[in-house]
Amino acid sequence: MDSAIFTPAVTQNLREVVYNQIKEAIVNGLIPAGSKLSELELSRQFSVSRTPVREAIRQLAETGLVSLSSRRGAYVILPTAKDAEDLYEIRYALEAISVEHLCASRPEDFLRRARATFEEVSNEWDASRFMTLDTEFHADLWRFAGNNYLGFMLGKVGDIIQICRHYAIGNIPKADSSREHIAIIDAMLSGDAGAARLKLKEHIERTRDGLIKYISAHPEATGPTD
Amino acid sequence: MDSAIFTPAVTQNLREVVYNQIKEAIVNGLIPAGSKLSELELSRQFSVSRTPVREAIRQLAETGLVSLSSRRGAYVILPTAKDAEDLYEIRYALEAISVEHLCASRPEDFLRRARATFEEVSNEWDASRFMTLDTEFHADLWRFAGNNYLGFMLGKVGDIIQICRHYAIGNIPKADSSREHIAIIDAMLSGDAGAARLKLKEHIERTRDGLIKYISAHPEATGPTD
DNA sequence: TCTTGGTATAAAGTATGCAAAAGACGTTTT
DNA sequence: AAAACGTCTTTTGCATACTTTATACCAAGA
Repeated sequence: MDSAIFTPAVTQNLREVVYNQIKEAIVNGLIPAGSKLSELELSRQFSVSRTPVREAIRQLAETGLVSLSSRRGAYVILPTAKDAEDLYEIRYALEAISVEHLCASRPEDFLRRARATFEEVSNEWDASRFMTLDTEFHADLWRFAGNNYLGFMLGKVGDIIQICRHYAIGNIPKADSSREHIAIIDAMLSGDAGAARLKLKEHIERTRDGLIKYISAHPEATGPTD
Repeated sequence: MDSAIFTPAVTQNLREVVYNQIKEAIVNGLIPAGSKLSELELSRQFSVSRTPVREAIRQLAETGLVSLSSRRGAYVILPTAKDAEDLYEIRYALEAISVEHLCASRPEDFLRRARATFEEVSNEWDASRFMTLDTEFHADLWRFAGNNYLGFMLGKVGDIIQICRHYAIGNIPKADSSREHIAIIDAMLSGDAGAARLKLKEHIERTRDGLIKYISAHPEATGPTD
């Protein structure tokens, strides 16, 4: 029998489905920061029992997206400006690892392709498309870096940042962002780790500052901290 | 009424108790890497129903300590040498953040106290006491650094590293470790961020190499990766 | 009017039952 | 004897019933 016809048959269980959907909803702002996640309400919406919903919520709590309050329920976190600052600091440290690896390995095909994409898109002003590309680029960075845990860690940081970030849609000057991405890519292409780190730092700090300015201008109270 | 007499009254639920106990058991090697976590077996041992056990296991999966295999159960991960390498790389990047903060803020009281402790303990050869001090020192680093998410992140990395690490008890030359800690502290006391980073890097790399050498010498198969 | 105590209600925490899937093992067939 | 098949057992996934707790509401007293 040919061994390459079929891929392994996998079936998602309800917990996974519920987890992914709730997470997407939180990260995309459909469920606003600070709001309560009611087990009963959610289980009704998903047409499942409370069990998979509970498990999904516990899982979300472990990622940091949700804070549990004993016997009172689960709430989507409401990050402060300080949180954003701390998260971006960590994100820079982690992405710097990727960048350094890529300066050493220099996967030309990927780098040139990414560069072309950002050249092309710098004229475009579709915010959501730009955000997708931006997210993909940063994800590709760790994929090519070869550290199996970078994605795991950056995912956790990124999810929380994303909660704030979608507020800031439209605040991000996309052309700048493209130029910054290209600068990072060029530094990696020339193998100059120092320059690449610096460009990355500038890029992340600018993104951070834009976001923090936005959060500070919208002073919503801190969420229930258990 | 004075507002500073009492701290908030908290009551642990079964899930938390079970989670903490299982996690301790895994991290300390009482439950060996690669072994299966049976819901029924554990719920009998804890004298609770399967529900809190299930939730605890899901939580452990999210930390990365346990890998879930649909309909087949949960297994303690079995980290490879590559995993350890990747984790230590991340750990260095994160601890470097702490060290840099401490070089700027220089909390003399804490630093001098820690220095004295390691001076004193460098003659001592109680492995478990030394490991406790080491863990505490690294935890204090992020506590004083002021980044609220550093602890969260380092905790996840540290737990997984710890699974391998307790193997290596006795392999760690404690006097060296003390000397390295003191070197890091001295660099922070003098506010020399560059030197502190370097000393930290040396320390983490040496710890890493010792561990990797150990793992490589004990080639156990990789755990079920789902 | 403010405080205190009691009660009701809604929601989370826990236990348990049932269905379905995976793996073990024995039987049959070639 | 080896392979394939069917059955049985074990364990997970999910649903649901039951228990406990938090809190909102209301009434009574100071």
